[in-house]
Amino acid sequence: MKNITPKLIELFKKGFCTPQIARIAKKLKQPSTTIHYNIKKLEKLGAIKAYKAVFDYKKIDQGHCTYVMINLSQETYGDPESIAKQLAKDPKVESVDICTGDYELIIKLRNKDIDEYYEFMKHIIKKHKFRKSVSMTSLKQVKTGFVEL
Amino acid sequence: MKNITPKLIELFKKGFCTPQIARIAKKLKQPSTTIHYNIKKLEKLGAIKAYKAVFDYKKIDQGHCTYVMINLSQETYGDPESIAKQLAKDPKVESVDICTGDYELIIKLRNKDIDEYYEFMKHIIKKHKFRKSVSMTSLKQVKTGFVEL
DNA sequence: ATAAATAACTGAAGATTATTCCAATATTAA
DNA sequence: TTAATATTGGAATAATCTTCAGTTATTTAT
Repeated sequence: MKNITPKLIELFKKGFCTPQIARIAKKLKQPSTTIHYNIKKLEKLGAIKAYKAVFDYKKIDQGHCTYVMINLSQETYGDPESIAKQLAKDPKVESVDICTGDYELIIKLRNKDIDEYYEFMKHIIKKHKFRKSVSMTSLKQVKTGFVEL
Repeated sequence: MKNITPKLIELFKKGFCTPQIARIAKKLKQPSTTIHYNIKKLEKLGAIKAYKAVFDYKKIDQGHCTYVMINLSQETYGDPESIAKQLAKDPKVESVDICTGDYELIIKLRNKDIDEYYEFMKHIIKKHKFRKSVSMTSLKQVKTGFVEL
């Protein structure tokens, strides 16, 4: 057994998919070459960043989902982008936003379970010296990435 | 001019994409039939919900992104799922989670601008009689849906 | 208003890719 | 150990994407 599944999941999280031109053409009742032309235009514009899969994360051992709101330390407060970009590199991090309100950053995490989440939080708090962080753990994911679950 | 772009964006938000089996096969150095078999297995399991596009939302007129934390009204507090599912139906809503902490719901919104956001908030607050809502507007989206921007 | 330039559309053909089928191998259960 | 089930992968077919080139539409310049 080659155990390809985890590799597929890793690839599909970020990309390795492509539009279904023929299906779209049928749906919109337009020639497939016209659909093709318009898609390429969007891609060249940079409007489309990737084609990827959306998972039922419980079924791929990433059922523990948390939103974490973060106050940066005094030293890093002036450059939230640097911290944000470092956090973005981690595969457990689904999204990173620099935002208004009481917190400088809001990130969305996907972990296997509460233990993995705890270890991850310990790690980033220590690494980036957050002043404070508030977590909201998802009890039920009703919709994610525009896809209803 | 047929103005197909908005229709494409609508379709790509939810699906109408498919895996690139040949490309994955090359990347993982495996026969494409083996890749095909393993993908179908994931799909049958229900682990993959959809294949879709990730956008640079600024470039498709949806650059205003907000996380909204919600306290439900007394009447609806006991059944957050019903409200969550109704919110999930709206195309402006990227995600809906029922969660722990000071708020019952956290939703992620994508709007054209602050005016559209304001109208939408007015609408859902009135419709669902929220007790309170706190918004965190994204100043910079660093990563979204596992894709770095 | 007209002409020129650019952008958008689309059928036909070829290139690439996905899918089915079937046999072989490996894994799991009895 | 045997039987049942799951996984792998080659060969052939079916379906799809992509390129090309001609047409039409839109925009820009005169």
